[in-house]
Amino acid sequence: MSEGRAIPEATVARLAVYLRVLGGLAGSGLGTISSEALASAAGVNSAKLRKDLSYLGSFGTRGVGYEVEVLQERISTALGVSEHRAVVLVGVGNLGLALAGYGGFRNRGFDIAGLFDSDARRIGQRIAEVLVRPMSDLPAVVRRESVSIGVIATPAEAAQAVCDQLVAAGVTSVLNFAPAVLVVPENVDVRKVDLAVELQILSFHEQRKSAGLKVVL
Amino acid sequence: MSEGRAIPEATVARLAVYLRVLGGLAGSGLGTISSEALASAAGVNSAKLRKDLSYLGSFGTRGVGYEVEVLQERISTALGVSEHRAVVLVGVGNLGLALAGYGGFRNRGFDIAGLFDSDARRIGQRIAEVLVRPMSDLPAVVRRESVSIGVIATPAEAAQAVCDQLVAAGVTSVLNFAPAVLVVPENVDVRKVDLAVELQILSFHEQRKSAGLKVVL
DNA sequence: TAGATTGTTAATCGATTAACAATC
DNA sequence: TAGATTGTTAATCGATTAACAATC
Repeated sequence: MSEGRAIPEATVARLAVYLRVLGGLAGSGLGTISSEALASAAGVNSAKLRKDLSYLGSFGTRGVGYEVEVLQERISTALGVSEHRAVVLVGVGNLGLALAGYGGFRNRGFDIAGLFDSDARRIGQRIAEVLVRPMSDLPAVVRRESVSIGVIATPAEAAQAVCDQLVAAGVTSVLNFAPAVLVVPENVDVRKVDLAVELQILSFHEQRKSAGLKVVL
Repeated sequence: MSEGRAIPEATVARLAVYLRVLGGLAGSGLGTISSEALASAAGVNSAKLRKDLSYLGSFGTRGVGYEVEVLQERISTALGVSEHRAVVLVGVGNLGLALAGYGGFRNRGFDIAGLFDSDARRIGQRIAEVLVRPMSDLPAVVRRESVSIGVIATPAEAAQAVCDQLVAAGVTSVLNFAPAVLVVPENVDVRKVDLAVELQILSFHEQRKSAGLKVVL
């Protein structure tokens, strides 16, 4: 392969957003869209959008814009949405249910190959047509479905043990929603999403904003 | 006030993590901790940790480390965890339930002043002792409890309308978990967390990793 | 040709990191 | 004094933005 130089992570995140916005436009019969229009729909400025797209090559038409279909195709390919990617999800509490039910996952090339929980009452249930299995089934499912991504949606206490089992089973990327810092071998990627931390960041800005207002008054 | 210069957003996010790690250490009877030890527990390098803490002043002891209690105090104050901050949460589906039940929220200075949903069957229920109310109660609750932060955990279709109602009620910061780009007045802050995008970013790295391996083999 | 919009360059900004003097 | 560790500097890296030449 001759292309595919490093795409910045911030760009990858935005590409996913552009793709969704384009999806929303799908029914509109719009054949072409300018960087200005797409950027404002995605909530970024047009320079950033063009810079982001430039990592995928140059396939717009000056004076006109981008063909919506070509744009979708390019972004999908770059993100690997076209390739069917199997994930396992461990922890079928409220958050796990929210994730499993999240329609978006399937549309984006993710396939939930298995749901796992340690609670015997959950095991055997079907959620969005996927069976909830005991953790003992994990290695077999990971092997059979060539799963490389695991999602952890357990309580904090269980997270490290679950992570160890995922890694032992052969998973090489972990998305961690539990409020715990995970230790993994260096060939394994962990991405952490902490709902409380997100709220804290927002709150911090809010605090500065109201402090700022006080000064102005 | 004489201090409080700009703390980078990336630093704010990490400070929240340090605070949690310190909380986990609480029972251990450890009086003091070095930047090296805390950094490795938090999964960052020690230079970054010290740089982060330096925004809060200099209160460590060279050759020794930081007093755990002082450290907690400083970080809490900087993040505003000490001040009691009221939030409203709209959308009591699986994700909303997960957020409402998330013990972490209360511990970090957030108080759920109200849960809101449009589904009549949900209204009147209590979740973690908080009553689920109809959207028509929103303005009164926001006013009465001086709420400045709203959390949206509705389906994408409802998100913009809910956001408009939050803003109209007086909310000035919005944490958006719905997979939709929200339009707000410029005095309002929006922070977006997209669970599918997080997975996509991870998947992208995974893709490069396996591509890289192929090249090596 | 005139108008519009891309693709890219260069300037700027912010965040990370290594290194080390200060100091307990 | 010797050893350890902080706090800060300066170098580096990466991401954002404005501006504009290229070109439809």
